[in-house]
Amino acid sequence: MAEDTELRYDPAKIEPKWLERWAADARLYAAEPAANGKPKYYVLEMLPYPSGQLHMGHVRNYAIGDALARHMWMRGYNVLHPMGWDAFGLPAENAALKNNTPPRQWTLGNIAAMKRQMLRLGLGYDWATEITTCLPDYYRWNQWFFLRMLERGLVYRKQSKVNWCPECATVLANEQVIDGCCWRHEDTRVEQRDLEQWFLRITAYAQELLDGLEKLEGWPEKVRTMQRNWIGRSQGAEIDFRFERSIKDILEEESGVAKPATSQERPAIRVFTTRIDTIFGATSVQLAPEHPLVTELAAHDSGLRAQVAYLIEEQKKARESGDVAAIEKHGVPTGHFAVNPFNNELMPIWVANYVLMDYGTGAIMSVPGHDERDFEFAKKYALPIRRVIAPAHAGAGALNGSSSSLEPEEAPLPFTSEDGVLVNSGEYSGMTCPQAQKLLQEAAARGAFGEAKVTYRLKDWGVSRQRYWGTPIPMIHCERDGLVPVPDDQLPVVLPENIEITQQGGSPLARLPEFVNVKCPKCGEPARRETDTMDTFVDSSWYFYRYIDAQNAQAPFDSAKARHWFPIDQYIGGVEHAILHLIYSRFWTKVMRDLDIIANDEPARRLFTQGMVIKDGAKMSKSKGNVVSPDDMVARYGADATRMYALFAAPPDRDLDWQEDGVAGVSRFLGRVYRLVTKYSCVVRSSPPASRDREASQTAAALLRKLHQTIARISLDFEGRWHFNTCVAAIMELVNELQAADAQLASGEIPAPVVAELLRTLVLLLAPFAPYLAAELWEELGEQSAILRAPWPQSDPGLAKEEEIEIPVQINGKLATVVRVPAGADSKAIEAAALADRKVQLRAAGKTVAKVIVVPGRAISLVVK
RNA sequence: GCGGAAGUGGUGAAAUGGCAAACACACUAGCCUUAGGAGCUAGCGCCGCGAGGCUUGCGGGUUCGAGUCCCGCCUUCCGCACCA
Repeated sequence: MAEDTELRYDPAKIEPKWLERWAADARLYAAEPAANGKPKYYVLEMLPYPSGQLHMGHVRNYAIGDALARHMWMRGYNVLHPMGWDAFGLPAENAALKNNTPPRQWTLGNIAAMKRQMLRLGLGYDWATEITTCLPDYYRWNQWFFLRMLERGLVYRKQSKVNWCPECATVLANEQVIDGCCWRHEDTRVEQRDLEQWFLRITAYAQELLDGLEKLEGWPEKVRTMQRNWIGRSQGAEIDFRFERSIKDILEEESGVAKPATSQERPAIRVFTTRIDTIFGATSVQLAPEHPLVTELAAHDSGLRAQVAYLIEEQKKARESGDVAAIEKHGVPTGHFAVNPFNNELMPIWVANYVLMDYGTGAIMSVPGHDERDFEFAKKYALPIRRVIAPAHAGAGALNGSSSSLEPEEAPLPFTSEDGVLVNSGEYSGMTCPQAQKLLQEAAARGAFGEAKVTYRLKDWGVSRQRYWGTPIPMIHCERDGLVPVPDDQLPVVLPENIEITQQGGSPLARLPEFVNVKCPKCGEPARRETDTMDTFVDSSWYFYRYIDAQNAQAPFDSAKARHWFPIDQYIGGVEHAILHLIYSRFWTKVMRDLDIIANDEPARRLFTQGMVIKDGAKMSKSKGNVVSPDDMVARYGADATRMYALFAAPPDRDLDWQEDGVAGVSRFLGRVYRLVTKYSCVVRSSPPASRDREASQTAAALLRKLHQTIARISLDFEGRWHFNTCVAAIMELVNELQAADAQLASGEIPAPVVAELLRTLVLLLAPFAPYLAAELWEELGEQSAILRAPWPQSDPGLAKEEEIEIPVQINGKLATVVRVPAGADSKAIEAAALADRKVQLRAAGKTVAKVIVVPGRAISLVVK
């Protein structure tokens, strides 16, 4: 009876024991120097924000990465598997406000707590390379990179309309605005404000960021598409429309009443279009309400001024509501005219609320016949609608002069397809759209009134934040010398510790005289420090380079080490970073390459985005009350069961519905493994490593077959398919077979060397998924060394091969029966077996077999008539 | 509107174009007992007493053979969106 209690699987005993042993072995999870000759493997999971608590999403992310890392260690790779903390950010300031705890203290406390959780989960990180982005030895390199970018013209400052979250009391990057709301405050509308801001010129790399996506074959198509959309390249042309003042102005001037303001020469209006082939159909020019020409015209026209102010207000409201597409199109005529350079036609200039100043040139030519929006606008204001494109296919007859039932001219407007032929377009009539686009662009360039032009939706990255808990921007404002960079030897600009955090009145740093007041590095006169801090996405744009050389005090890292370890072999994280972090870090990598400190163009060769962890069909959240705490799970079922369930419940790329009964199930399974192995461990320990005698028993051969099939299945999945759910299922099948053979194991019918192979391999297969139990059972089997260094098992195809297989027999496409044949049976043998089958004979009775298709080892199909 | 992914039992899911539902959860019945969040046995897509028939969102197609490939829809989720 005492024996039974010994056999009980108790993770609460096993896991703390190994946790302690692993903690004492600093080299267990450490990467080796590059010179060791082993192939390198850099596996990286996205570093967490130290909120204080791991959530299930983290557990899933890290369970995937850790399984992979452990597998690669066992495969003999030199594995780099680091972890760190994305430790700057607003929550630390909010906590400071709420609890009166300094942000640094709050953050470091959270880090300690979460690190404990990670250790308890048995995650195999090399903590010697740990990085914490809020510490000066890390963020000084943010400042260093900022200055290098400044030198290369990649940093600039400008007044601009910015997204402002009233809740955060700071600016947000475009990427941080989601449906018009703050990415951290889902219910807080983002406002538009005008502020002087620091920008990083990510647009300088727009084309390369786009082109690079083609080569990132190891990245999910979804992420590549999202980035492509975000960069938003459109190819088109910019065309100048000459300005003609209004008839009223002309009359006034001629009558000498007054010299109208618009009589002076004005620059042409430059429009951007992707459809220059429709230019003969333009019937008006539309300007954004904030277009400089509008501002100027409105200055002399109080009526216009009021209306434009209203349009601006409408646009602002629409932006803030997040549903820009839904607002009603609305506009006002200026009374002035623009001249179409291709046919010298006069068309009215309007100001419209659907034209955006920050895209293209802020001015468009309106072609109602061939654009949905222009059509809607023209209908509303009774502007002319003209057809200049006819569908290419419907109206072949019309073009060659004969009549046809489907007149191209009848295709309903607006006709927006480019699959058409130009009509009513002067000498360009009859051309296809692409032909006309090319020729019209060339003509514009020759006439010096336009050119081909590529426009991107991607905007430069605004990195200024008016908050305290971030990297200080290393710049100084001097009355005499203007903007002066902090010299390298004065880095880091350290974030002061004693500070009062408030949510009002701009940056808390600005209220700290000892921080703000400095001497200008150039002239030595009193000057002011920049008080904006950097967006936290700066921290995470390059953190994975720092892991390889985390203690380096002379440089962000050693370039030689970077050449060895980069690119990252496998990056794993949530898809929510598809356009924020993942585009910024690609940009940063390209900048670093151009600074000549790395050799790779892209940070990561392969990217894996795991699905979300949900509960009862909804994302876990405090407000829904469906949050499952990892600590609870570990306390009840152990780290192994918690991790293994996270891998077993769904393939890693899909959303995972957390069901506690499932965790209990995995825990019971681990219990079965524990009892099985401990029951026969004495057989294994006393067994000499003799060659196995596979003829000894049928059951032994069957078990070895299953074992080697399982090895093959799991090894293959680690190659890239990563369906760890089926890997775990395969191990369960193996264990089920072993349990079913308990009588044969107990009786000694299975030779000891076979038992040894079965159990040792079972434990090895379990090691990436349930590291605690694997370590415990490895020791139980008499092994001294770390299982992490044991070689991953090899599948023996000879042993894995089935002796007899079942072949489905189809008759006229329907499954009729299944026949058993020897594994190597050829087509003839399979056909004979099928035709000899009673059910087949019954069905084919009185008919002739017209055709036989045999796929050896797979299936046989008979066609009978 | 553009782009991406998905749709299979009560549930999570499995299935290189070749026996749909492996593995597990839940459930049902039974056994065991040291009464445990334990263990063991059996059952568990639908219709049918059965033989058997039907079944992977819907409709077509390719094929000896389709959950899987192609075409057209529908639904759900995700991303982008007056981007000219």
